[in-house]
Amino acid sequence: MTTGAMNIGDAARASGVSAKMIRYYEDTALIPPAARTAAGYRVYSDQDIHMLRFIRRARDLGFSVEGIRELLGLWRDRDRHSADVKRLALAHVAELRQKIRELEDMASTLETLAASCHGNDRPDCPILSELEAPAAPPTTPPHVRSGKRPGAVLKRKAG
Amino acid sequence: MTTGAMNIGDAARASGVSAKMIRYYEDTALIPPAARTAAGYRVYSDQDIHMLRFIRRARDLGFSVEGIRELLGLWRDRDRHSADVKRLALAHVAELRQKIRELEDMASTLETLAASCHGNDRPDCPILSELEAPAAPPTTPPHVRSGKRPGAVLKRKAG
DNA sequence: GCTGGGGCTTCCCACCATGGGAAGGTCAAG
DNA sequence: CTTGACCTTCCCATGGTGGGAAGCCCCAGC
Repeated sequence: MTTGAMNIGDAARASGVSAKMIRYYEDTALIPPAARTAAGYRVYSDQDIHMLRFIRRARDLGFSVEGIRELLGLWRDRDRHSADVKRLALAHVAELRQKIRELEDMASTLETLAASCHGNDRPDCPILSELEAPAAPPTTPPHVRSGKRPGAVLKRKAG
Repeated sequence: MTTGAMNIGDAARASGVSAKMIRYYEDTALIPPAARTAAGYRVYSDQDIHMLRFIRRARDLGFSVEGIRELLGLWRDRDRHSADVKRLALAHVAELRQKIRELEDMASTLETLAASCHGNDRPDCPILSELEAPAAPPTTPPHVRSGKRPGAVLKRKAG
């Protein structure tokens, strides 16, 4: 069996979290310092792998490292209230939905513009025209135009 | 009129791009070096503001700086083919839709889990259980589980 | 025993787009 | 001339992640 003490490389393979990131999580105290061999090698138990997998899953669900810090706190707390977990999860869902709305707005705007672009070898293109000077949306005469920017949430790398 | 030569602060206000970012765009050659006064102050013309606004809108549509570099190239090219602009735009739409799909998957998974969490003062919580040991989706017995990570696109800050 | 290759350690660098802030020069109004 | 708002450059931080160098460790094969 692949059971018991492993080096960081094995832990990475077993958990789906890269060795680099495991060290980073340790540095930033997301996870406790790993045990070490006499030579200084990090050693991971099955329990540790369990925790790393937890982290990996939470990342896959788009939680930030700070979010995971809170999740881990609740995970470890046997006296937690599931209400707290639920609140955390739903707050994250709200963030995700917000971001989705923003991206959807961008995509549909751009799609509309692209649909009206001939896409031939002539230079005239409503996409560029719109970027140059946005058409006032028909329902919203240029009145008290809000100057807001999208608002950050999330970017994830492939692994 | 607010027409003619402006300092970087005015240009920032007029374009919606912060002074910091204008300098950054210049450093990275996204825009040509601004003219300077004898004292070294950057000076911006209405043309420059026009370009900065173009950049700002492209950012608002989620284009990366590299994407904008391409857009600007086409914008300046009087012999461009609108097909190239359209291709760029649709490629970006595809990226956006891809990201939306990923976020939507996360959100709906999390929402489902949250719905089955009592959200009371007891500790048991299916959200944590799922993070601990993901339930095999009923339609997909644990066979050749793909080990993919989300895949990066986009993060935007509020301004 | 010695050697080679793969693994581990730490440390620094890069990405992307953005903001913060320090140290110092400039300009216009009072 | 002073004051305060503005400008300049330069460095640092963010969040996660990867790349890579320099140096140590461990095991298998000879």
